[in-house]
Amino acid sequence: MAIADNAAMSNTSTGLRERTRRAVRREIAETASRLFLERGYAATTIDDIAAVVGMSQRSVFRYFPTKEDLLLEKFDLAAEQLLDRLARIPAAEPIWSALRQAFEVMVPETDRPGHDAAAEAIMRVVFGSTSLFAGYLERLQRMQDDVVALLRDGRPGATADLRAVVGAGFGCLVAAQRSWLDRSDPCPFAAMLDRAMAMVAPAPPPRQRH
Amino acid sequence: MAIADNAAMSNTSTGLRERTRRAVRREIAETASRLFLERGYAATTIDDIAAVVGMSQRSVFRYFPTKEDLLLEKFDLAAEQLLDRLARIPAAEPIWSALRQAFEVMVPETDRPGHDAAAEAIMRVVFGSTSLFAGYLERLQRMQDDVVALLRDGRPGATADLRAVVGAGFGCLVAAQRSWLDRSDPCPFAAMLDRAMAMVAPAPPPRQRH
DNA sequence: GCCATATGTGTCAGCAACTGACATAATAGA
DNA sequence: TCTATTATGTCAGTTGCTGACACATATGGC
Repeated sequence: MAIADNAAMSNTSTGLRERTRRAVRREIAETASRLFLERGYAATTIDDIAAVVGMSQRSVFRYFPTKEDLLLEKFDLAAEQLLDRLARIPAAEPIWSALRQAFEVMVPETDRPGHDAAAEAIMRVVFGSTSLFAGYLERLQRMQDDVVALLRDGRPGATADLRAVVGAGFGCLVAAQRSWLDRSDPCPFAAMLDRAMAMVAPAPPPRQRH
Repeated sequence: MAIADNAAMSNTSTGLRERTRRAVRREIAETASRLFLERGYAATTIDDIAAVVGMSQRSVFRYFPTKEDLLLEKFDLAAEQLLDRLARIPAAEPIWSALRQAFEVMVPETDRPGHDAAAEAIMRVVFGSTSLFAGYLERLQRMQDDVVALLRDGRPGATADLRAVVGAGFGCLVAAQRSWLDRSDPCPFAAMLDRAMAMVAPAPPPRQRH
């Protein structure tokens, strides 16, 4: 049956259908981002996006479950990378610095020499819209669950404690992101994140029996 | 003009109109909470609520801007109390313990002997619905702005640093709330919050020049 | 090349959260 | 009592989102 075939090839890049589907998906997301940047999130309607892409509104919803997902799925990719990175960090590493390293993937392009302005602009759209920001925070929360699940085996301590530390770390992340967007003079995001996280858990962590 | 009069009496409890308005408002909120508990948030429609209260859907929206506000405005009251409490804490107090004390108002009734089951049930509704939870997190974020603004004068340090510490504190708060809702054996929320916050910032805080 | 099946798409109808506009009733204040 | 404000209902409309149906296209086995 084709079902088995599909399941088997869904991860691989093979399968013409998958490829075109992915391409259409990307085109929708990119058009949406562009329109959101140009006209603002609330002022852009799904019908607008559909019209530009050249398909019906219904089809847009077949690719993306909600309007928010059109933008926020970008962060799902970051979430995967974050977990990937975290998984490679040895368990001996203190949690706080492990988190700091993992957060490196969260704002990948903004500090690089090229300084991808689009990434920052999208961040401003997300942080500027109440509903988008709410959705972003909720995604961060779900991300924390994955992080906790990953850190749980390999490290000692109760889940509740782990959750608290991870929650505090993500709190610092969001604080740093907001402070960075509010910055007056040019300042790399990594520095803001360092400062934020150093503020909370200073160098010698007393928890951590190795 | 009546405009000035209204502005003058809006705070006081005088004014029959204000009083009835407040009463209607409360009735709507209570009916909404009840229906959300009974049928679930998503399954309850504004028309349902309006029908039970005995008014038109349009009028419900005249009292509450969004469906979310019907539930989440409860936390606005908590936010006020939190700021109130925080304002009374002397500036000499370390930020972390000041936050811990202020958080005391966040889950007021659940730990008391009476154990207001409604409060916990509402919490479960909020934490159980994706959109409600997102809105809750966004409100917590705005609450943090107020907390930072309050702590800024009276304490040394840059706003960004303050924001990080406060963000970490609220991160612990949410983590404790989630852990508490997940609890298997009976456990007071205050204890969970203590543990969560102790986990992140241990007893002797190295920042804090007094 | 042909056929059965799976898949993508458009269209349409409908629901629910909102919003603005208008008419009307109730009411506070002079 | 009269007037200006306010509360409410009704109605129409927008937007996000969903299910159902029909149709076209493409895929894979023969």
